Amino acid sequence: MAANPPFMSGVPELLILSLLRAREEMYGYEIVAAIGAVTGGVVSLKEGVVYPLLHGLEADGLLKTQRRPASGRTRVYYALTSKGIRRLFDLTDEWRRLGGAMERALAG
Amino acid sequence: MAANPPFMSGVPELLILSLLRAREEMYGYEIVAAIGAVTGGVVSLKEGVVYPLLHGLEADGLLKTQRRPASGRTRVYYALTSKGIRRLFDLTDEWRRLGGAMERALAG
DNA sequence: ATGAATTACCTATAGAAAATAGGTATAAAG
DNA sequence: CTTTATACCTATTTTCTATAGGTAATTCAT
Repeated sequence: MAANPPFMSGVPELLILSLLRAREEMYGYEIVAAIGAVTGGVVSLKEGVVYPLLHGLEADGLLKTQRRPASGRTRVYYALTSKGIRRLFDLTDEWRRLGGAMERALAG
Repeated sequence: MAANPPFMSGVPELLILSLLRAREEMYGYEIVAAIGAVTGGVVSLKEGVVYPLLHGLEADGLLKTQRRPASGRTRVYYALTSKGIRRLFDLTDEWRRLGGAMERALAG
């Protein structure tokens, strides 16, 4: 199990918001798996990272939830709020700004 | 004073190692200023971040130091060790791997 | 000449976030 | 029927960056 890169701060949040923009609605356990998938295994998060983050994002009004029974158990579905969408755009922007700056720094 | 992006973990270390590969030898105060410069102001670190990091990198054998008097006061010059160079390559690699994975995730 | 700003170093504490290591319960698969 | 997978959760630890100081010498402006 390859460890995550030492550049993880903010990455879980950005990935979650990005996934929810693409997929409209997801539940926590699904998000955990999807993060491994969309990053091609480069990022691998455990439930202990994802669940508290989801709770925090909901508390901040970036995500809204809906508990629905599915195949016997109850799932908690998350979706972006408009505030969450704005946050996604802002974070994406900052990520790219930093990426550009780092690329120039590493090249120079 | 624009705040740093919320994606800073590992970034100060990578920037310091990268600067020292380009410049051969630098002292702490110089590094603080150079980080602002090479990132075009995107990243701005205070001495309180840089100095403890330099001490840690030296303790880990990634940097070697040389105290030399310059214009009256004593400066502490830092340079990469071979271990530091390897670390720089590894971190650069991991940064780009993550960058690529994030770009694909944000696009998909 | 003197006071303020800059250079140059340092550390201790706080704060934020991911990583770890658990725990509960149901459903499916062997 | 026992194990594995699904699906949720939280408390604690670890690892950083961020903040907010402090010391001392030099340079710059008045």
